[in-house]
Amino acid sequence: MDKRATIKDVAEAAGVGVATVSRVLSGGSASPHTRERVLAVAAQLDYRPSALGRNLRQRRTGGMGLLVPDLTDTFYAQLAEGVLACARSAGEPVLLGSTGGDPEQEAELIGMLLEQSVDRLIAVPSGDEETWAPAIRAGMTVVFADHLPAPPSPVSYSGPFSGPSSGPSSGDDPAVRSVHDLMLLDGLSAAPRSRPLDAPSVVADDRAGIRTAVRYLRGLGHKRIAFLGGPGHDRRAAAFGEAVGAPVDEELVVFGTGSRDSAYAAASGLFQSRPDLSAVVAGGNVLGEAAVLAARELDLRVPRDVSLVMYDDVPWAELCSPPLTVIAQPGRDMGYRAAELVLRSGARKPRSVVLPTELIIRGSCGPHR
Amino acid sequence: MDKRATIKDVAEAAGVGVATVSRVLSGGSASPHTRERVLAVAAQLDYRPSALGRNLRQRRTGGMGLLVPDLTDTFYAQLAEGVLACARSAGEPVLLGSTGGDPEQEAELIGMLLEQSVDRLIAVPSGDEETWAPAIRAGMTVVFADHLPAPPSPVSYSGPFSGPSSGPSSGDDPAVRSVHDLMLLDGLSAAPRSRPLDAPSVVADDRAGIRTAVRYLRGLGHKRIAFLGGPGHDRRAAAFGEAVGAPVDEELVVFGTGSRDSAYAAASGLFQSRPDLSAVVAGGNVLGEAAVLAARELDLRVPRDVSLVMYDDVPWAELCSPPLTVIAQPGRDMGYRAAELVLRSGARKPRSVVLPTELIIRGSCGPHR
DNA sequence: CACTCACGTGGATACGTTTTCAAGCATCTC
DNA sequence: GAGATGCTTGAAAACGTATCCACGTGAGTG
Repeated sequence: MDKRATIKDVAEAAGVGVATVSRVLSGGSASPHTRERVLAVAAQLDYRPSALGRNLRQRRTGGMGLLVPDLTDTFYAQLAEGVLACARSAGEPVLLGSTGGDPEQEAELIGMLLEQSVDRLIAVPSGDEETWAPAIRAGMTVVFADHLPAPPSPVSYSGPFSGPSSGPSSGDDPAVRSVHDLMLLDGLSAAPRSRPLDAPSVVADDRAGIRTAVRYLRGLGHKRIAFLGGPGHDRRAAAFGEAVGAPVDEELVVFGTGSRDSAYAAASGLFQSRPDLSAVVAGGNVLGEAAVLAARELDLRVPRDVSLVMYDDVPWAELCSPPLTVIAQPGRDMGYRAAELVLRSGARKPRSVVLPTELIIRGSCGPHR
Repeated sequence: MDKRATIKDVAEAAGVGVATVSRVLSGGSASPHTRERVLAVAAQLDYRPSALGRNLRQRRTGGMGLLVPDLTDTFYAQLAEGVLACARSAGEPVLLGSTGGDPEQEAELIGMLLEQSVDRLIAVPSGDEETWAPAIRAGMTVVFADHLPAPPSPVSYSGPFSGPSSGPSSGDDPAVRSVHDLMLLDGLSAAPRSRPLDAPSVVADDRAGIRTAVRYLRGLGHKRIAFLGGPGHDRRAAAFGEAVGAPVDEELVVFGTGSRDSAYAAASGLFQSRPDLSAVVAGGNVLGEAAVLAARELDLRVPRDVSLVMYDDVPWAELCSPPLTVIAQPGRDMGYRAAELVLRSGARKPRSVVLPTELIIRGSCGPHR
């Protein structure tokens, strides 16, 4: 149980100063002779520089933070895997936090990262811009993934998940919002909002993805198409409204709050209140899951009675019967790209990266009857 | 963009020494008057102690490391959520690493954690005891979750995942091992192995879970039952061998290497080489997924042609048709308990926690025909 | 030859905290 | 009243590193 060697030990053993050792190991200049000698001694002593000393000296912790709403959501798991892959190849640590979709927990986790002096952060945001302003102001390099934080609004929605329970039960908060609000939210808003938080982001081309899906459903003859969304799906909902055209039936755009229970409740409520709908676009895989479950419970057959397109391609989409037609977005790539962005702190970097989506047609959509 | 206040600023502003500030904030003794004053000033300056200084002083990074094979495996995601929940309530950071099931990457990640001076680690191990001995020797408090590292063996198996690709394709490595080896491995081995690595662990009651499943299948009349396992499922395989009884058909115990491709290949190979089997126990959700896919591809109907029980209850198990009968293990609890264990470093702690499993009967098992 | 310049080098410092140590002071005990 | 005892307190010493700066040496230039 011997203590680890420090830079001082190496310096003494090599007969040089600590500064020289530090330089050699940090890639600074040194004479070939000295360099060789130092490296040999370092290897001999199995010296590994302590991140502690370095961090304190540079007043910043290396690596990056990663904040996602819920790892149980396969898409976020894919995204996290991408981030981890990039971080691993860069030899950088990743501090992970799961917000549960709750802005309050998110703020807490940001505070913790600040305390750790982590100044690089990848986030799938749950809170709005107000939640994120402090982090940016504190000098953090933040890259948003999947979507940007919503602009602050007095009637802020986006509550926390109701809990980790998974079985579908009749929730109480279908939380219907009109697509009109959403389009206002997305476009030029009436309220003079603060300058829109300049942080780079890596997102999927929601607009194109949704549009393709809606067109596909239209091509199958569907007229009454519903959108089932969750937290962070504002852009998708807006794109949906845009794709279906002007006379948007507001009842056909429904939101859950992020938990599986809430998603199930929203889906179930949608099917029950609008038996006339013939197709549903689910804004994420948790909502797609809920839609399948709710449809089955209500004896609606897919795709005979109702067609379903789900955002996110996940392994189990193929397991459903019929296999689910999905809008695939490259979750892993998204994470990897976000990590690359947050690491290339110095260079001029793109404001925003938009990744392509792909409609993968399986068996959950049929012609309108 | 003002710099954060340091303990020195607080001390000066409060007219006391830095030691006093440190004591007050760390819960040490101080006169009520001083305490109040310091706290007021600290709040006033929005002072938050820097983890950097503390870490260096105590020569250890707070928080804990978490190493899992693959977040895309829903079970590990659940486990991670449990760890994160506990860590969050303790205000401790979590450094996450994904090993991809590769002992080499695992060793690299351990090295990185060592460099970060993280001395608490929760791991779902991929490497064997040899991989883990250095970490333990280095003074890390390691808690294993889900299963223990395998004892070192010359014919070590457990290769890395083949990659992040997800679609099933015909792999090349069904990697069949005999159950005889496994039982030897689990019981008293012939080779004199080094003392078995005393680290606490949190695992599910694999033996009971598997036994219950096998008995259930037996009760339905099944005679030829196969086990489809993956890395880390040695205990389950051994329990399977034990449950089916002495004359174990070695061809009926098959292993994949962890990737979805390999799992699919193993499942497909199993079904093709042994058309006489009537039931399969999948050792994990990725293998269950593969079994469903492979069965479908080979036109085997579940449960008409083959019955299936899957280890792990995951949300999408209910989405399959028929819904999958599963052996549920409390993934989230497992993570939470492991985190509790690794945090209670001082107290006398249990060597090992065993969590109960539950057979949840849905629709993927039918009577033998 | 004198001067400059470039470069390799090591001493010293600072990063922000916890912890040790001794000093100061009030109270208690004999 | 003198000594002992307890409590509060602040100065100082680490912890391991990166970096500033000054020094010395050798080569190049006038």
